[in-house]
Amino acid sequence: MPADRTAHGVQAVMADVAALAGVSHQTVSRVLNDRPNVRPATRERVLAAVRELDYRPNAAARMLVTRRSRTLGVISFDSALYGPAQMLHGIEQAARSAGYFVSIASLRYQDVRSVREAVDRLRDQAVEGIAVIASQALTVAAFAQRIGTVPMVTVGAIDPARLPGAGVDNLVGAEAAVRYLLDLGHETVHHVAGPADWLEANAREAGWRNALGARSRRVPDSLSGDWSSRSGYEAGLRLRRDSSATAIFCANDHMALGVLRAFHEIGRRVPEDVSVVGFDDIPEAAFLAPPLTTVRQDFGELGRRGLELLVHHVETPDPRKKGTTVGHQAAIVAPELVLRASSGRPPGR
Amino acid sequence: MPADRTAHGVQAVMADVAALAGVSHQTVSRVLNDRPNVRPATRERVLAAVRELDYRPNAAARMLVTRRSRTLGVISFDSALYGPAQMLHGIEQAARSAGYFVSIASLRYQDVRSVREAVDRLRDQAVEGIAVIASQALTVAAFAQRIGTVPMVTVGAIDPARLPGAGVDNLVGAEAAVRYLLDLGHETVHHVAGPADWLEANAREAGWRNALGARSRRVPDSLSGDWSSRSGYEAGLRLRRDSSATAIFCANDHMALGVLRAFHEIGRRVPEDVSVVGFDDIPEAAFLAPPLTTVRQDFGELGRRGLELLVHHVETPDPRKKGTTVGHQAAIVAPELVLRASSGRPPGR
DNA sequence: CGCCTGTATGTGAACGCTAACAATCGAGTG
DNA sequence: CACTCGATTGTTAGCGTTCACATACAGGCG
Repeated sequence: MPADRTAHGVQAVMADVAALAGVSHQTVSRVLNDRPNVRPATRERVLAAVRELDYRPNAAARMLVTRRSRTLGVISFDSALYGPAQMLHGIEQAARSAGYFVSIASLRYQDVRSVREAVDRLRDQAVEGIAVIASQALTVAAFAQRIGTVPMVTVGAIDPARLPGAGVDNLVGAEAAVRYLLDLGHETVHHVAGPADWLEANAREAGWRNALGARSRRVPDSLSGDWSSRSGYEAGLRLRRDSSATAIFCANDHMALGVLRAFHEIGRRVPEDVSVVGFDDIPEAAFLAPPLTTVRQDFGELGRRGLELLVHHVETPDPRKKGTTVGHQAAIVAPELVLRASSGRPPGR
Repeated sequence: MPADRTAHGVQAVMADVAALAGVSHQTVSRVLNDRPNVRPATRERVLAAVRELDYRPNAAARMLVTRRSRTLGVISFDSALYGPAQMLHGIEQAARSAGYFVSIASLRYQDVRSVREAVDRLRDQAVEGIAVIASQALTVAAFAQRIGTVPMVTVGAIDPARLPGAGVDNLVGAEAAVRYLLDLGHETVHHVAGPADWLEANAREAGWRNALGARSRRVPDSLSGDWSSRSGYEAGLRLRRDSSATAIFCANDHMALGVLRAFHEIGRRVPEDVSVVGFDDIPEAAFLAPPLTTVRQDFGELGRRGLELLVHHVETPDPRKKGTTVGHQAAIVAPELVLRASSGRPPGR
């Protein structure tokens, strides 16, 4: 007994629609794909049949013959952090409006093996491109080696020599923050850096160094954390013993929050005794005690821009000349310094 | 000129593997699907050919014939918040170990239309089940109406009457927090609730009411926010004018953070003058000024549990008897009260 | 030695769609 | 009025798997 296509609960196929509309399945296909040369009356009849049967095209069949999955993959290392989560959101939005589905894969560890697993996983799903939210230098390098199999972009940080991507100008943002602190009268600025192997962390540290160097200021040893409040707190415990530290630039807001905590514990006031500046502008930044001066980056925008880049690469016919397509290798978004109450003149000035 | 299958860059198909191994395509299929009745030597030859050609099965073709996509969908409303992001992560992990891919769709607005769009989008992708991270009552209701088309679960909050799901026991968690504050000697406890149409918000508010009622305490008007620090701050502005408010239970940590800010601004000390308790235990909670007493929920675990539930529903053969399968309708995880420095005895005791 | 059984392998036909080509129809043209 | 042309529709052949069935091959038995 053959299944009754039109019965409730059983998915109708194109032939059913064709039969109901009194046309061939090919005409149905034409209507569904907006092909020309279909008489309006016919089109209308087909569409009516589609509605009547609640017909939905079979994705697998279409994919098999067109060889396109209309799916993009996203690989992220720690998608629970604020930045990555926000970027993922931006990516999903942009993918939807570009007509793509989004499939995710997370990186278990930040090693080459995990990278390979994640990429293979997405390839098994026939994704047409991959966006990477994980900018450890190592990871990016690993991804770069898998290139050629499928287009890739990085989101959140860029390493244009290896992969195209979208990111804020971390160097410029860090420089602006440090310059601002120096302008307030601080002798120098201390730095709590991110993990040494992250591109963002490196760029922000470089910006900090640059800004100090440009004014021939002493460059204190930089401490480094893992982006977490805890690591910021631990850095703060050391910084609060150093009386020369009157201004601290942290590589992200969460660490800045930990630093604030460390100073608060022993009654050192911010900004009267010490100034603290963060990076990211998380939504909480304005409501900390005190509200945090920070460098804002628009994560959602980064996600969207990165995805646009990816779509461009996916849809551009000739992938041979990788590296030569200037103008589509990087989207750099400008960061913005947001002044709040955690920064001020150094004590005694 | 036919494409050279074995050339680099062109995907080999099963027939190529078969030819190279000197067997039929069917034998290759058997090896790849771990079917019995293949001689070890043959199997070995096939696997060697697979490696040699870097063969990967065509997902579309397999999907077409097996009618299984091995893909699950996740719909979330605001995946940039800490909780949802974390749950998504847990879901992805669990899906991977259960052998499923994960495809995401975000809800543009929290209305029925958006819900329908998101569900249709995932259905077009032929997902076998959907996990929903968005527990506005309205949304859940909308989802429930689409049931029957594809199995669904909610993650983060549960409304077992409508859909199966995994969540913490918000009621119990809230009760514990309030009881703890009363035990410290506070006359009553004020509440900053979440948005009125969220299941979590309702449950936590109910728990707060219960705990006060059980000891016959006055139930102050509750304020409500939108989960954000800003809304917590605004609630704090009002609460700080009310001298009877010596203890405040907030429906999440972000709002608690805003409340702390509001009191801090006018020099009201926490916990000496007022106690504040949150919900969630975000990673920053321990590093606020003061460290926040809160109710911890393990979001990652919720994601995993929710996904297990979904997989069960997907793989259980008979979906007819919905509602009758007791024991697989809800996974309730116990929350944990975490004591930190933001709570203490009321002033004068 | 013929027959039966089980293991190992091959063959053909779906799955539901799109691409390429064929067929049909009406109107305009010399 | 036969002839061409473009618009419209239909027919056929895959896409790369898995499923159902057919076949071949060995060993055990009477």
